[in-house]
Amino acid sequence: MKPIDKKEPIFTIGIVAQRLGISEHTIRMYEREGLIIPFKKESGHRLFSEYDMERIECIKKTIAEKKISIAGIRRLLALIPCWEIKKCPIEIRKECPAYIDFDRPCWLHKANLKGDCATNECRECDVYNSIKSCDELKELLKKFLVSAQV
DNA sequence: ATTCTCACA
DNA sequence: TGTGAGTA
Repeated sequence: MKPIDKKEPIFTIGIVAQRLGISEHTIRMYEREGLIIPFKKESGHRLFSEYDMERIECIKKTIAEKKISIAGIRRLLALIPCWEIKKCPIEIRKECPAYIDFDRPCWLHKANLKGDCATNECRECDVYNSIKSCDELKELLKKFLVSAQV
């Protein structure tokens, strides 16, 4: 009986840093730059799930292999079509900062969003989690390269 | 013992 | 990105 729910935030930043070979400082930076959304206890202490670690590892590898910056990753994440995933009505999306901003993903606009986008926990949202497998980040990278050449 | 935030000879 | 300070 292994109660290992990959979604459960149970790992401390120290554990994650050690197992992924990344400094705690860098992990916090990923958060500051909007790449990840760690679970936070009342105390302010971060906790990470198995999926969180996979995401962080994916980001780390992509930055290293593709030689793009943290801001670059953020722009990739900003390409996630949240309006499609959330079936956002056209009247709403026209006014939505997440639909307009090409630099930052929707969860960094949480304070200015409407409907359930404003109340949902972005950490649990399908938009944020559409990058669970690293392949999907690569797909975004392809789209990014295409749109960047135009 | 660990993590947090903030700052930077 | 690293490292130290001062906490909780």
